[in-house]
Amino acid sequence: MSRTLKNADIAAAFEELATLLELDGAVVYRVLAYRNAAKSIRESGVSVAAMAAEGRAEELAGIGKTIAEKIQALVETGSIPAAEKLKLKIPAGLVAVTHIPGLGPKRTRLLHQELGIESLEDLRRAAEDGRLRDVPGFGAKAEGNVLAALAPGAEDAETAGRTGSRTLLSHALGIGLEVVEGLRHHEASLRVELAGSARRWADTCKDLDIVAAAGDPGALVNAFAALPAIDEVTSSSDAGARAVTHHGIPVDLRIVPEESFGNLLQHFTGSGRHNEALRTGAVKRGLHVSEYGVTDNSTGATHTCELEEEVYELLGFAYIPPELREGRGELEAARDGALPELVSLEDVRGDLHCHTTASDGRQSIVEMAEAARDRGYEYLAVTDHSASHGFGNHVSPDDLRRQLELVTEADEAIEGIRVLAGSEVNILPDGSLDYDDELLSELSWIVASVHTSFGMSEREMTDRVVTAMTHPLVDAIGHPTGRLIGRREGYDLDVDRVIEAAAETGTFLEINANPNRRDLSDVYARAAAGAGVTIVIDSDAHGVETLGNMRYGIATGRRAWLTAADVANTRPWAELHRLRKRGRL
DNA sequence: GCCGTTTTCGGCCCGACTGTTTTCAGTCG
Repeated sequence: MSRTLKNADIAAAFEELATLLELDGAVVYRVLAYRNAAKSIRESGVSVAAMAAEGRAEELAGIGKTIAEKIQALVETGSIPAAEKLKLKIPAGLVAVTHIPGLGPKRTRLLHQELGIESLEDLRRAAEDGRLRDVPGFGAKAEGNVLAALAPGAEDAETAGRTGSRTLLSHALGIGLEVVEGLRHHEASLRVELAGSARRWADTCKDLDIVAAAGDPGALVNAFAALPAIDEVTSSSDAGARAVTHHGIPVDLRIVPEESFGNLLQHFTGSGRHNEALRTGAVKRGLHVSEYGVTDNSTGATHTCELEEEVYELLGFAYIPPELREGRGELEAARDGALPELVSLEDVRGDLHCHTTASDGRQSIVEMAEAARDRGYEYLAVTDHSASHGFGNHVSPDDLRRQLELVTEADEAIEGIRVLAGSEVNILPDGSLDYDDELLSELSWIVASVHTSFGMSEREMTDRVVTAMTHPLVDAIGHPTGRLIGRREGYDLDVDRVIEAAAETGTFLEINANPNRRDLSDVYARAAAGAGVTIVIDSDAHGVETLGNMRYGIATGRRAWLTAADVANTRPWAELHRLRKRGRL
């Protein structure tokens, strides 16, 4: 194949195979095994195609001999024979039917058998004709639901539940915390916390999970329904409520007695994979874990936990920070006392990527430097775009020389922070930079990034980035994959090779903290740090307020299991300098 | 189909909710 299959491509193929098997009536645990494998593949920080080529795919959790062979077939031939065979048997349109709310694989299969339904169109006609209610287990309500889901204007069932329905964390977090604050102010509330993927600082959230303990649950549910952010409550009881915000984000509120609040918080922080693994381990030891407590099967006694920490302690684990709870080996590490001391916002001593009015930023050097100092930073690198930025506001070589003087003036004028003259230099298609070396050598910090010619082949793009890394003055690669979360995949890049080259050349790789980017991602950053690459976490701020985006970068670093030692800008500038390639010369 | 602080065979997380049911399977998170 001309193009190496990405982990996402391989994962999608196994997701599809799982659904086909499901519709074929396969044993649920087989289906589950394929779904599990798909998740493992998607979350791998190294190329699974490359692992398969080396016969090492079975090293991934949830991948055994059979699935490893299927990966190999997929990589070599472009398809999985078992999936091709099933596609001849299962109508292609049936997969879309399983996306209708309330219609899972079992019920879809039944409709196929009883009414010969093969597509959404068949389903709509059957519902309109009143034939659906003839099928055992289906009634008037089911017919109504189908028609509502397929009505013009309703969300396309084909796309429902996919990436489009996820909300960027920075957006979700604001709304979630507003709801939490609203509930905390209510007299009935004893404890209220934001849980779910937002608490784990995931890139995006499908919904918001809010957990509470309350003296009068009914009163708190009423208060929840009356919050300004809440548009419509779809169901409610004393155990909680489900609603949708005006932004269209689903919100789940769950309420338990205060003595079980720790169990509830643990349960709804998830992730699903983390909880499954936690409970599977507990079952083997005769314990039963739920959001209400931990029950000892031999005595029937249930231990409730007011604090989340107690849940982990009770099960024999060190406390696991929410960012790590993704089922990526954190339970084993917590059991063995091998959890990393995660990097935190307080560890950050400086920001090495920001923009000013010299390019496309909104504030001056002085304003940015003062704001950085007020955040407690020891240094700030001013890294405006370079000569060929192409979106206007580029900085010509002469402009950069003037900028150098302005930075020096600012550095002298402002007490309490070191201002560094830098640049975010474009990596041209051939891997060269768009300032000459003489001018570059006058800069204190250089981050090199790709901003143009995204359509290059994987080979060309990887060569381009690797070439830039061999430049002795390039300190870091900015937003290395070029992804925009939910909007744009990164360009075709062999990240394994980039990581290898970064380790070899001593080039840092950036976690760009812009919440739309978070690039490197958590899985790639973990792989990079594991390969000995030094990570730099930068805000890429275009104004004083976005300096605060650093927290999203730190969150990505934490999700990547990074310690302060893995991150360059947790060090004083002099120490950081000795770590980079030009400091090693 | 995967996996092993009990296992190489026989298990595989948990509870709420829904709609359809006279006791529960399927779906969902």
